[in-house]
Amino acid sequence: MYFCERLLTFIMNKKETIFNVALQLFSSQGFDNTSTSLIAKKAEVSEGLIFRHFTNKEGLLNEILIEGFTKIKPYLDLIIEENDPKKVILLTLELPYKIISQHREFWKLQNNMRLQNDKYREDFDQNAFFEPLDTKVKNAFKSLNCGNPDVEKETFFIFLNGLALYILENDNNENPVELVKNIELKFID
Amino acid sequence: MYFCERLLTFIMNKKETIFNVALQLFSSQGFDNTSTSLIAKKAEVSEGLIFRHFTNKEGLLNEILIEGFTKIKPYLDLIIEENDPKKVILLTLELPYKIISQHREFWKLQNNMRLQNDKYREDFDQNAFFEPLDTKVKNAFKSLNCGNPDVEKETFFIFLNGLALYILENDNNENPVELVKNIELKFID
DNA sequence: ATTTTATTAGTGAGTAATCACTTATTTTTT
DNA sequence: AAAAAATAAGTGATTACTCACTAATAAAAT
Repeated sequence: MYFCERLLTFIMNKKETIFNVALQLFSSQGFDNTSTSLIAKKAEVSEGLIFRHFTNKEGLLNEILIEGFTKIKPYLDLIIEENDPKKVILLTLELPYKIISQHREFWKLQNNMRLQNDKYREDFDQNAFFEPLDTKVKNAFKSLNCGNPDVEKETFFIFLNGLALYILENDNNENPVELVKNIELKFID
Repeated sequence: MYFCERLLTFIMNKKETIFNVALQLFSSQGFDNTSTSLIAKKAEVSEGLIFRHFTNKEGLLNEILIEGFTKIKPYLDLIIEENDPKKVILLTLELPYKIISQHREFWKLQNNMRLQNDKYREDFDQNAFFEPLDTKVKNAFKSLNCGNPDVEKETFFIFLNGLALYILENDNNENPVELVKNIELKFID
């Protein structure tokens, strides 16, 4: 554990160590319940260094969230570029596992912040972030001659959020292929 | 605002006032981010009274959660008693709106606790609480001659969780009948 | 190339404010 | 008068954050 942090510090710089320790702590025990002193202790740096690099606790959170969204953006772009409507639906269905299996801690953190913190919802508007995918999926359903593409799209995203929650709660990084297949059948015939 | 609390205290006793103020604060700004001094201030009681009635901050949280689950239990029992498998599915689909429209603050609180707090997950095992409904729904799908009732049930609950999240995020208490109808079609033909 | 000058990275000991919680005392109810 | 309910005034511990300072690195000047 502590050996691990020491190793991290050796190959990363201390700022990165703080960043990673904070991400781990924020996502596992919550932002409010994580003190800067604990972050410093686990990262094996002085507490003051946190504030030198990130101004304040919230600044540290913001950097973590911004990097997270930046890393996830390409997953969305890949779908936006797809032209086959059926493939758009299929790729979007695979999105939750793809994102969470590789960015679990970030996703858990942003999920908790979104549900709990009002100020966060202003700073990071998830609707705005997913809007391009939203319209892409809607148009896909339109192309597939779906009865009411708007309702179908909304239903689809409700499903997607449920699926993301399911994957988030199963700590093992297992791909729920069977479930995704079953969902698939309900949206594409 | 403060007039309201004063009115509450007049018709309720002070313990109930503390209870309600804490529920409101815990659900809107999080348990960790809510201090006992703020609860006391908003409830217009002395801070010590909180500890007299609820032992400690966690005791207050527990009473809130236990009452919440107790109030929600009858909603589940109603479905358990139902024998028509189709009706079981339909009633379960209506569950999220029924619960959240009437117990929004509690549901938001328990949702956040479940996602964030490990100790909470031990004390209040949501899986155990919903287990009777879980098997009831599984048997319903079995009765309806569904291909794989287990997968269908799991898919159904993923949907249900997504739906609950959707209703929770739309602060207006509007019944999403159109969406529920659309989901319905995907599970019953 | 070597010295001087800035800049950045990092520390450890503080700060006031706030935290959950306690104790002693007073008010209210029975 | 006794018991219960409520308050006011505390407690030590912890909080996010600042401060004065040093060590290391980079840039500029000689």
